[in-house]
Order: sequence, then structure tokens, then C-alpha cells
Amino acid sequence: MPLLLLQLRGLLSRKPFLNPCFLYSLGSAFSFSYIPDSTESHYDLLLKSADGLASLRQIHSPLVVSGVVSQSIHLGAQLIAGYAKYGEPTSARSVFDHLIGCGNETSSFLWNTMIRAYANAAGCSYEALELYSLMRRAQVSPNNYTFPFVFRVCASSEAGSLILLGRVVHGEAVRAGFDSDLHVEAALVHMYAKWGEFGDARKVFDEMPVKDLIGVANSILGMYTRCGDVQKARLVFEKMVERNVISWNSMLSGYTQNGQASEALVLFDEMNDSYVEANAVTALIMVAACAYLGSLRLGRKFHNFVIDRNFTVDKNLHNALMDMYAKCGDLKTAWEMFNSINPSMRDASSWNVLISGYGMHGHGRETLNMFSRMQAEGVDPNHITFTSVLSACSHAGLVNEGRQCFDEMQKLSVAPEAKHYACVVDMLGRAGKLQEALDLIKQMPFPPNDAVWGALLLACKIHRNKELGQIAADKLFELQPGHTGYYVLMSNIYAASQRWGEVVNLRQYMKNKGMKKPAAFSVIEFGEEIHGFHTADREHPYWEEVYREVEILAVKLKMAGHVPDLSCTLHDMEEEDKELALNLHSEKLAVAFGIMRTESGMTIYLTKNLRVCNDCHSALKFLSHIFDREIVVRDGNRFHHFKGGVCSCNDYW
DNA sequence: CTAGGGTTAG
Repeated sequence: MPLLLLQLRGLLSRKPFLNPCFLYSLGSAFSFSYIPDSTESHYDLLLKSADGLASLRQIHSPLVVSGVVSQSIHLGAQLIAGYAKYGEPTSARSVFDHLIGCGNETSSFLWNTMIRAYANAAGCSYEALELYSLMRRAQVSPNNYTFPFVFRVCASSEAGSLILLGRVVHGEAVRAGFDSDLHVEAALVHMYAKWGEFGDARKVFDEMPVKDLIGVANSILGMYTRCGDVQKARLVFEKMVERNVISWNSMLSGYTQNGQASEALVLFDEMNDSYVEANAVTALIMVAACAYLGSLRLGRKFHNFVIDRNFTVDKNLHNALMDMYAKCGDLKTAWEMFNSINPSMRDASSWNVLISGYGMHGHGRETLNMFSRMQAEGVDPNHITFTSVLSACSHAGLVNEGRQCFDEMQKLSVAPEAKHYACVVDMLGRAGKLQEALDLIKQMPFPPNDAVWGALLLACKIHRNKELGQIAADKLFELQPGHTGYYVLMSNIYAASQRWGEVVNLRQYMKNKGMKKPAAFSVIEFGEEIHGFHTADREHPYWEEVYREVEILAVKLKMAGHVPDLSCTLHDMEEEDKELALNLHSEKLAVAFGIMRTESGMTIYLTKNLRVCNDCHSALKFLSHIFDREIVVRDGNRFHHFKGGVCSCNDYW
């Protein structure tokens, strides 16, 4: 055996790229204990090449046996960091306790390492802060490394509102004289920015001696996008002296998260023209933007981008790509990507991406099949799975299946939340079972929220039920007094039952309160072009031509039998004006532009921020027949595939 | 031994 041992050591020293842990395992396989030289450098080499929890543990025991670990805080620190990295903070802590017990209790480095380990491990914020307080009680001085870790914990979202504690520690950093350290300041700005404490973030920022630090600005940029102020974020971005890939990614994701994915696309082109290289995170953000826009062509482009650049496709990116294909209607590719995942690695999130994708496109039966397969393969459905399946049943009008699913959910002890009730109310309501929907609401074990009453109100609008609609609306006006959509829905119900007085009252009320319907907006893309239209848009460069085309379409529609649905206009105007207003709906302008500018037979892809209205829905059905074109519309709620005069939603949306 | 972007799915 000594010979083999010697050979192993030889290999180890000559070929450092050979994983010593592998050799170590080899030693174990030949049933002898492979203990390298009891020197720090040997263990250091072993630790550096550890590539998993198992190998870490293998090195740990001889370290303890040989007693080396007790003398080397550097080896100990590596073990601590390693265990934290592989999600074993308890093991990390036992190493730390051992080292502290061996007379290293005054080493700031060791305390810092353990605090950092907790800060990096999930769900250990409390432990990190407790350790900081123990450190202080042990009279060990925190330093410029300690404070950033602590501030990061105070900033982490899992830790709840730790801003007060953060302020206390800030004071301690000032007293310890570390408040003018670059990293301490950056961490402070980040912490305050994360909690929306703009005044304090700004104060620290202003007092910083080195102002052009990229990190500081990135935090503020992120704060603005999280607060929904994407314009201010852009202002910070524009003012930045130096932008790195994180600045670009922050701005790109800021746009997507604030519903301006098309802006992200524009900015991405600018990024390409700059000297900053996109990375895998950039790709993930852009794929998510394409999913949001429902743009398969661009989504594919970014998928190719990932392949060309040889980016590592981790679980997040893989799921994001799958989600993009599912949302953009390429369910075949989404399905292929799903199948490429090792079955043992498929968890609820992978299944949910697929299930929600099939559901969004109105494939109710397939959704239910997936749902059964998921359970057959031993993956537990969670609250999101049930939301997706229930909403799929609703979209496809599969009422009995939906009821069954709702029962099953309770058997599987997934507690139904308000959103699940909202899906079931939506499903029953659309199917015309308004009374059953109301009965369900009354049976709820907790107070129904706006989503639940909103689903009932929508159903009342579809089925023109003023009485139940009034009940739902009264609740909604109480729960969400500022939400314009509910007032609009109720006024549609009044209009449908010719209650013009009530319509006027409601509109006057909205006017007095300064409430405005969010502006409708449609986007069309073809080739390399993307065009956006507002309702009655006169800013688009070709608006005059588009208006002429819309008029032509209106005539063709009438000839084909389309009857304008005047209830889709809120305004008490002349009938003729109402028709005109309908023609200028953003999706009609966009589709007219698409018909003008694309070759016949080409599929038209539209995205709209709000739900498509009745009149446009009917018009799009007729247009798909008249021009023999497929029209794919992603509205605020789901996808519609118009083909040959019918829509994939079966007029159920 | 230090930060900063993405954490999915409805």
C-alpha cells in the first residue's frame, strides 16, 4: 500500500489538474486510508479542489484526526465557506466552534468568515446577526470586512424589515471608524436603497469620497426600477460615468419588470454597440422580455445568442427559455426542452412552466394530461400548479374537471388561497353558473378579496347580470376604490341593460376622482420591425395610411357580416362616432398596419396590454377569415389564435 | 474573506 500511496502523491504533485478528491476516493476504494502529508499546503490543495459536499466531508475527517485544522484558521475558513456553499451552515458552524475552542477566538477573520457563511446561506439571516452580536460580546473588533456582510444581511429580503438594526450597526461602524471605507459605504447605499430609504441612501452616497464607483449607482438604479420609476432609473443610467454589464442588466430587467419589454429590446441593441459584453444573465433577462412580448422570433434569436456565446444554460435559463417558448405558443419546442431535462431533475417549477403554457393557449385537455403525468411521476403539485390548472379549465370551459381539481387540491392538503377561489369563480361565472359562483364565495373560509369579486363581476358582464354585478361591484369599490377597471366593467353592465343614467353617474364619479382608464396599447412585429399603437394614435409615422386602411377594413368587415359591438365604447356619443371610435382601437390599428405591410398569408403577431374587447375579438375573427391569415394576439390575460374565422379561446376569455 | 444584475411558474 505505501507504494500506491506514493504513486498517488506523485500524481497529485505532478498533475495538479487531477482532482485530489478523486484520488482520495480511489484510496478509499482500495480500502486504505489516504492521508496526505499533515501539512497545511496539502490540505489546502485538497480543499481547493473539493467539488461537492461529499468530497468536502472526506477531507474534513482527516483534517480533524491530524489536528491540522485546529492550528490553521485558513483551512478552517475554507471548510466553513465550503459547507456554506453546499448548503450546510450547521456543519460550517461546528468547524467554527471547534476553531474558537482551540484558542482562535480573537481572530476577526474567523468571525467574518462565519458571518459571511451565514449571509450566503439561505435562511440564515438571524444566525448571521446573532453571530455579529456574539463577536461584539467576545470583544472582537468588527472591521471593514465585517460591516458589508452585516449590511448585506440587513438588506436581504428574507430577513424582513431589518432596517432599524441596520441603522444601529451603521452607528457602530461610524464609531469604529470604518464608515469611510469604500465597501462599507457601498453596502450601506445598497442596504438603504433596497429598503427604499432614498434619503439615507443619498446621504451616504453624497458623503462618499469616491463618487464614480459603479456599485453605488447600480444600487440606486435598482432601487428606482423596483419602485416602478423606470424613467428615473434611466436618468441614473444615463448619468453613469462608467457602465458595466450589471448596470446594463439592471436597466434591461428594470424595463421588463415595469412592463416595457420593448424598451429593453431597444436598449439591448445599444448595449451591443457599446464595449460591454452581454453575459448569461443578460440573455436570461432578454428571453424573459421576449416571453413577456410573446415574440417567438426574437425569443429564438436570443436562444441562438445563448448557443453562439456558449453560455452555460443553468436551470434558471433553461426554464426561462422553456417559459418563453410556451408563452410564445411554440409548445412543441417547450415540450422538447422539457423532455431534455433529466426526469429525476424535473421539479414542480419545470412542470408548472409547461402546464401554465398549455393552459394559457387554451389547451385545456393537454393541461390536464400534463397535470396527471406530473403526479404519476411523483412530483407534488403546488399552489401555482393548481392556479394554472384551474385557470386552464376556466379558459377551456372544462367546468366539471375544474371542480374535481379544486376538490383534489384540498385532498392533497394544498390549502386553497384567494387566487384559487378566483379561478373557480371565474370558471363557473364564464360558464354562466353565476349563482353557484356566488354560493362558493359565501362558503369561503376567509374574506374574499378583489380577485374573487373581480372574477364574478367579469362573469356578470359577460352574462349581463346587473343584480349580481352590483353586489360584486359594491364590494370592489370598497376594496379597491382606485381601480379603474372595475368601474369600467360595471359601467359596461349598466350600458348593456340600457341604464344610461347609471352609466353617466359612474363616469362622472370617475371624472371627479380623477380616475383614468389605463391607456390601451398594442404592439405588432414583423421582420425586424416593431410598431406600437395607442388608441386613436396620431403619433405613429404612418398613422394617416393606417386610418385609411382601417376604414377599408371596416367596410370589408361589415360586408362579411361583422356587426360592430357599440357597447364596447363607453362614451355617450352619436352612433356613427361610436363606430369610428371602435375602428381606432389600438389592436385594430396594429392589425391594419400588419395587413398593409406584410405579405399575404403571413401570420400576424400582436401584443396588447389590456384585454381585447368584444368588438375587436369579433373583428379579428372575421379578418382571419377574410384575409385567410392566422392572427396571434397576446392580450393582458391570455393568447388568442385567430384562424379561419374562429378563435382558439372559443370566445371564452 | 468584500457589492452590484436574474431567483423562474399564475
